[in-house]
Amino acid sequence: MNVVTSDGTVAKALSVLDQVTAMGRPVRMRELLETSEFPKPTLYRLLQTLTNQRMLSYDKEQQTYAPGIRLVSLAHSAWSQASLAPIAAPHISALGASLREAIHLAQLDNGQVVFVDKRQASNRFATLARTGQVAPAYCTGVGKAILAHLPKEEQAQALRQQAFLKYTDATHTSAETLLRELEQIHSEGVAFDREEHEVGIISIAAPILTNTGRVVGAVSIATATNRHTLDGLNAFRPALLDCAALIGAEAQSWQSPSVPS
Amino acid sequence: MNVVTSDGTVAKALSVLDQVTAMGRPVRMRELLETSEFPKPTLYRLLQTLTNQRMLSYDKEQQTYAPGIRLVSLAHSAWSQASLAPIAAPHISALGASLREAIHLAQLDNGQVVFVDKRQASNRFATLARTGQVAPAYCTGVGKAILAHLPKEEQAQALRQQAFLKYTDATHTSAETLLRELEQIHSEGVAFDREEHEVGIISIAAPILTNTGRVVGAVSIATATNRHTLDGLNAFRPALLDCAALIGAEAQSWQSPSVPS
DNA sequence: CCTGATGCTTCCGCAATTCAAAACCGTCTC
DNA sequence: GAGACGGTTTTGAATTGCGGAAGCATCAGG
Repeated sequence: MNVVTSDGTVAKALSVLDQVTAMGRPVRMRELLETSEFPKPTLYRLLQTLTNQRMLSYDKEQQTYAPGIRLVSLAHSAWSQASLAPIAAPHISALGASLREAIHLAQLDNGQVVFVDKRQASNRFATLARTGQVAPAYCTGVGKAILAHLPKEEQAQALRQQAFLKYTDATHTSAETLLRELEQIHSEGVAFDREEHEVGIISIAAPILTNTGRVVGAVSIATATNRHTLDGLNAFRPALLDCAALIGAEAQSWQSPSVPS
Repeated sequence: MNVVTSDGTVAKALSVLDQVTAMGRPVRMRELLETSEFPKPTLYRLLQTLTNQRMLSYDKEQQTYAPGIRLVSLAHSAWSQASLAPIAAPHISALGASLREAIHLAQLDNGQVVFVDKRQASNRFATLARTGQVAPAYCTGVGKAILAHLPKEEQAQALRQQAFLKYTDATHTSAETLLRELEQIHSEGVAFDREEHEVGIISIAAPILTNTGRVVGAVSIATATNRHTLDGLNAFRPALLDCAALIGAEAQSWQSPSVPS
């Protein structure tokens, strides 16, 4: 998915970084080589460079590469500056506390949804979303809420980035059916996740809009089917919209996604 | 090859990235140019590249650059793979719950301490708000605990990276006095922060050692002088050492700091 | 032991990318 | 409307990154 359009060495290095982090475990060069588009010496050199820069850490014993801690400290500034999280924190805390349900805050990045904060009501199901996790936009409540309120052009671009993998029976598998739902979401103002990403998990999501009408993220209330029905989630709608509006009002000027043409 | 040898475009790009994140707010190119070592067109091109790669986000209105959300998602993998946090989580949770004090988990990166997890007495969950922060090693409990147990060579290298800024009256201001304390810490097994970084904040810290004797991080119990005295912290020593030992036992193989010689 | 297989590392000539001076353009100020 | 200021583009030179091929380690089986 990483379109390595001639953006130079930096792009290549970052693509390797992506590849390593995507593996989800320490990896040897051999494994990377199999899926890499780069020839061996090039890959080797890039790994060297990234390791020198501490973006990767290298285990001398196992000869494996893993993401480096430097990323963790970089993310701290990113999180506190580039994300809605600091602004939204008090509001989603309040919402979570009053409803006793899980609240998620997400933003769009390269067609994917990035969860930038979350509140758990109980620790019963722990494996929902964790800060920094990414998920597809086309089959999550927050994703659809954002997509539905994107300007035409950006929306088209984002739709092109969707993979439309079928996670469950309810997952959208084409841009056409998704687009139809997005229109409905746009007019209604909220989006539902009807077990489209994971069986048993549903959510109601609202977009976060600035006063200029730009969508900068989304909030959702997520729960399990054995706790609530979709109709039941509807009861949360006013509180959710309220919360989203409060956040939007505070998120005055926000970066435009700066899509390179 | 030398250690500080800058390798290539990637290094330059990352240095710009660092500079932007370090500013702590959206910045214009002009501001970066003032402190940058790069001439204008070069800086411009690097910013372009980083923005294309979504490591930076660009606000068209204000013409400002800020860290990009991509960093947040990258950090997620880094945190869950490269850090001790996932392994240590249950143990520091238990420690925090039983003592009702703040627990910090930290690792060393480039001579600095990176907090990879924290537990407040009140809050259960880790968010990026509190993780990812960096602090100097020479004037924090966790930092000194780690430094004291580093192999000779790495220790020397780390000491060379310390700035020895005087934060409080108790701050070490030279490698000599620090080294003396490190020896003591090494034999005693715990380190104290005697208001060396911030007035009113003290802590007791223990290194996390693998079964091979390598130090991979540190845990600390931090508190305020109006809650406890340094002697009072001593009461926590057994529990702290216990916790550190448990974590160390589980942290089997860990990456060596991969210093390119 | 030797030998072949596997995978990491280094060499080195060629070519592409990066570099930065200078010029250009858009906007804001007086 | 002129001047200043900051951002963007152009361009020739040369640094750098590139990657085929060869060189090492390490390990397994003979």
